Amino acid sequence: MRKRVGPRRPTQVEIARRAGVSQATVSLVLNGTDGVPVSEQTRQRVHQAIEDLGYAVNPAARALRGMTVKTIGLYTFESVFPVDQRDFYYPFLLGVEEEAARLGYDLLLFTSANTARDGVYARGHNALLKADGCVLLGRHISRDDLANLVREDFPFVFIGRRTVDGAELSYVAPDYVAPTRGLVEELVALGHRRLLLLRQIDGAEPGEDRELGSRTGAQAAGLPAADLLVEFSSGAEDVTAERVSGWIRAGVTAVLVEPSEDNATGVALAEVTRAAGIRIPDDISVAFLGSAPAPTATRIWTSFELPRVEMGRAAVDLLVKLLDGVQDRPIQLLVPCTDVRGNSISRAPRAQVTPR
Amino acid sequence: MRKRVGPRRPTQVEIARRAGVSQATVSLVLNGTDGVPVSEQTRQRVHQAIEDLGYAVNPAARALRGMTVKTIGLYTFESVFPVDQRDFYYPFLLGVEEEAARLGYDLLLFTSANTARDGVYARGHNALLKADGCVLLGRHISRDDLANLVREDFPFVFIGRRTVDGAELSYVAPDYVAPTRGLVEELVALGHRRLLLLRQIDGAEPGEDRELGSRTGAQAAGLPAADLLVEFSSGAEDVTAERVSGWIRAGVTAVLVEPSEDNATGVALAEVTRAAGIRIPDDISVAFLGSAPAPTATRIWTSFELPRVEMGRAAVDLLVKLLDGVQDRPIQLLVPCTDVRGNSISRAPRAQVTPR
DNA sequence: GCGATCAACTGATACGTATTGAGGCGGCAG
DNA sequence: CTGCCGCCTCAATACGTATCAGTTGATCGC
Repeated sequence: MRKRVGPRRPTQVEIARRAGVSQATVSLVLNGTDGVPVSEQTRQRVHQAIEDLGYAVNPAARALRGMTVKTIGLYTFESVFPVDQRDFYYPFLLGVEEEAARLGYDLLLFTSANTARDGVYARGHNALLKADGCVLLGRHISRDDLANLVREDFPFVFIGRRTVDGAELSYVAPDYVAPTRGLVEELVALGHRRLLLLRQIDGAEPGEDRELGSRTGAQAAGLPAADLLVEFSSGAEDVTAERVSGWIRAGVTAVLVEPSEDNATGVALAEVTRAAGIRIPDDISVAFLGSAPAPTATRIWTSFELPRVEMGRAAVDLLVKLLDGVQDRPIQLLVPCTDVRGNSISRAPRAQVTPR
Repeated sequence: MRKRVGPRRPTQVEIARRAGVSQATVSLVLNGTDGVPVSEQTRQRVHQAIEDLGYAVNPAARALRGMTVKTIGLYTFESVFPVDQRDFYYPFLLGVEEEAARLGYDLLLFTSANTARDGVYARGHNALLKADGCVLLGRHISRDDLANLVREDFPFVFIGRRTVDGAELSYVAPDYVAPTRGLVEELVALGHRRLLLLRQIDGAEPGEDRELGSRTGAQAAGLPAADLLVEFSSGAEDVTAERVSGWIRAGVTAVLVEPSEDNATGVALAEVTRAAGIRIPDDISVAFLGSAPAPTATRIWTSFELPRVEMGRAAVDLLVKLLDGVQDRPIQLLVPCTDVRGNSISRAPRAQVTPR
């Protein structure tokens, strides 16, 4: 927070002096005059003075007057750059960046506060205020932070679905419910009679959506609610061969996995089954309710992809609409996912005794 | 540039009112008091009021007072995100981002103006002013823009080497001279007697450095200046089979290629020689004076890599030193490259008639 | 000929903060 | 009682801009 030194930059006052007009007139020439007329001659003189002195508008002063500064903040609740998550987040960034550029906005990355320990309100102040509005991204967002932002009436758009009690917020989220439902119906049609949904432990809305989709699908397909098991995973370490074997012994023939950013659960599952000689999909079908681990020569995971670049673009579009007042209330956008037809699910193995 | 609406955020004045003190005291409590004493009790009350009202400092007002806002700008003269250049620029970004985060700075990407048509001074104002200082990146930078920035005394660090007449600027650049020189000496030692340097057409400093290194190396190795040919390439389209054959007929046995960001020249060269049945390195040795195209199963290009992540970090470090006044004059940093020992150069083919 | 309209401009003000010289107050030496 | 000092707090000001309510002349209608 040191003070800048060095030769000061010319201000509108100096332009005015040189052009023989008032500072107000300079401002009028620079911005739309909004009805106030300025003669062509004056306009010329002002522009000449600007040229001569190399004037550049001071964004801080502008912002202080309450104007927007054409800057969109991008706040990621997890670090964007670690390599393991790079491929997950990069497409979002790409979309955000492209659309921001297209609309003439600069992009402010909040890198100084994006660790878990700090929040939006780190250091006692809302770092986001440096931008006109903000795109928020990340699974481990603090619900308190979101609520505060809503309360402060700070314009933002969340990428992903998130709800906060008593507050309406804008988001762009993938529709997980519909494709999950479809997948469950398909599995039941393939003869599966006992399914397992493996959720992430964080209890966030995307997980709820998957569960909702699963239940709806089960109901539509006539599968008893008791035959849709739900378990939780906190990452790679608690997916063990014993656990998977337990599922199979319990009559589970298909597993629906909710992916995490690094897809540790999915990778672990693939590893564990391979090591234990459990064949996919012969012994057990596996599908990812979202992004799957990278395909290999022999394995394409059945899953669905979210249109991440487009989501980034849509988030920026929405945010700019909020900033411009074109959209005056929070709004939620659901975008469809695309199915990935893989080879990790198949007809259920020969009928087994389903323990009651 | 619309005006923000909605409920206003609390200001220091309101904090002061609630705490029963003056606005000045609030400011003193928030920032270092610089010798001015504030009683512990007052401090408590102010903090309580801040807590109660959810106060957040207004960055614009701060900036207007001439304070820094802990924001580093990143201006790329080419678009960063096209996939073909992604791998080239990404490591720089990585380094810049990491170091900025470490030092508590946010990162402002100037996406709105980074097309060739606009410059730093697009729209009549210096967009960079939104940040405390700036890291500049890209080959096709406008020298005028740089000169203007120096004249304005705007703090910036260029990644890459760039000189401007009569102005000293800070940069972090790879040392191309030394490894180029080494490579030329090595080639001569391998029996090559006529070398070709294929420069990018832009005539930028990195190209000059490569030529300087080549000439120095040739001289040191005792190669006549006339046997170091220099040609220019503007990209992929002017690297043709005829041209390469011409080189060989002219007695050239080794080509030193100055890479571009997308390495179009290099890719074209590989393609053209393959199609024409010209073997590398048997018929002609090829080395890249910088980053080479991606290695394949059979081909590792002899080249040298610049430590791009570290350069990004170093640029931010340097910039912050300039901002903090630790470093008060422009300074230039040269960083060493690392050799990549590939299989694209070898002993010169059997002696040929070298036409005079 | 006189109020009314209009074009062209300006003075004044507010935005929210950091800084500084000055002021209030209690105590203490002379 | 006077003068002084140390401790704490405050009023005032500047930063550069956008905006709005005037203030000029000049033109116009009747």
